[in-house]
Amino acid sequence: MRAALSEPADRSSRRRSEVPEATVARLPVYLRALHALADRGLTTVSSEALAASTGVGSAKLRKDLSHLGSYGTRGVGYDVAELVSHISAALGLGRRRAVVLVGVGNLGHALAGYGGFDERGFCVVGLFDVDPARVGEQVAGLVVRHLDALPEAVRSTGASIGVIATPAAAAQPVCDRLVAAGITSVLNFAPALLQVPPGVDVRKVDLSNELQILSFHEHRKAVALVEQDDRHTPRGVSA
Amino acid sequence: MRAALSEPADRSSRRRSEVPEATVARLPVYLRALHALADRGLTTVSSEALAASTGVGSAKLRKDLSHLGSYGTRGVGYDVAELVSHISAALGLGRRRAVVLVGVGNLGHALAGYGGFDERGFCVVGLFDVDPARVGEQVAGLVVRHLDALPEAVRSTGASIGVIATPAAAAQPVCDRLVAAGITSVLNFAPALLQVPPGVDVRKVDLSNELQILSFHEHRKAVALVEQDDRHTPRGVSA
DNA sequence: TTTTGTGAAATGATTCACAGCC
DNA sequence: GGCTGTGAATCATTTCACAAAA
Repeated sequence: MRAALSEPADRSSRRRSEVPEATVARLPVYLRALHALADRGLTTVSSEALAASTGVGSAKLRKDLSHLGSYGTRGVGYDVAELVSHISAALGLGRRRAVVLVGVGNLGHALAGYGGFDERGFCVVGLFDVDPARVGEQVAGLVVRHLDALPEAVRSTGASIGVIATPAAAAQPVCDRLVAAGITSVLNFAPALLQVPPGVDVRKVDLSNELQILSFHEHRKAVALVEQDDRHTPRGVSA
Repeated sequence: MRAALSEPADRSSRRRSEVPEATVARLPVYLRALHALADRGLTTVSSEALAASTGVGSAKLRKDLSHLGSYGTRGVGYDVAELVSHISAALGLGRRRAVVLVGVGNLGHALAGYGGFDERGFCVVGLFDVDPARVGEQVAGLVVRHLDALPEAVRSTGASIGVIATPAAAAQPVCDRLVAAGITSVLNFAPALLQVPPGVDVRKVDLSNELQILSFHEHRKAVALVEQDDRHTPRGVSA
């Protein structure tokens, strides 16, 4: 047998108070629902009610929140404002985060102009492209700069998040330049696999993948219909 | 104790040859990589190589493919063209699927003009909005119509997929009208939970959620740095 | 009584590791 | 010899169900 693990029985001690990734992905959903409740003037909410307005089960919601701490009151529920602040803290939303965006094509334009970002504490502070035809153009109140200006911009704005909205072929080189400039989180809209060094996080949004997944389910539903039909008119019967 | 389940021991017999949802979500990724390999002239590929170009492990890839059937050759690998056609078949990509898009704002514009859709077998056949200022406008070769024209358009084009790119408040009513018109799959870009009848599938893409998830990881990295620092200058030492 | 917080059970996904086939 | 296909083991997530708190 091969050599045992280098750290023998020390398995659980390394664990930090980690929040499971599946939970992290739902926190923004809870946060949004809580903001909506606050806007409607509610000050407390039960796990049942909050779950209903976010489409998850109440047990799952409670377990998710339990990873952040014990902020509910038994018999009562959660204080909306308090929960908002705890979730915001967990998500690191205490500070406004600067975002740079590379690739000001069709999609880049839309993302630059998307109001939802600023509203949630993200501020697009730089737009970049390599196409000379687009450099200099004014989009959403910013002037598109050449990608060469990226390092200086990241340094002066303290941006830590980069959005890639380039064609697939440009995504990896652009990503490399983002990372070299000091970006440590990347949101990638290009249909390409990005290679990044450890310590850099990448999330990918692929629009045609989403449609293909829906297509799978459409197909499955269609097949199910045919099979159900076959049960009525079993074999060799055609219209 | 309460009454037992109505169907006593008949638990596993109901299972169809289902493909796990996690696998379905990766099939489009494999498909894209296979197309890239085919373009480079390769005719066969091993699970190891295909896995490398998609960022998943080779064992996972093989298990994923095994849910579709046994299409590889031991000692050799997979035939690229054959695998493309099997995955395409599983995803129901044999036919071109018509897509209608509601909400021709910032994001809707970009989605309408996004080339990646047509390229992957999806065809945007109708753009709709309720804003009179936008109705009549020409976008990506289509004239924006009023939402009232939706049912007729869905009927005449056979569209089964609807994309919602409206503000959050409009999403549910728009979704209801899509479903009423015969749409059975919805891709929702609005930050709202959609309620749909059984048989209708929804997928949600939420851009600010993605940024918030990245923010969580940024925050975590920042905290980790501080803690590491604390280990060097333990207590009560400040600059 | 209501509702949280959480062990324990169940389910689902990933990884391991190797028998079987080319 | 190389590589697939797959049981078995591991790990992650969800669900259950209830004791404890307000």
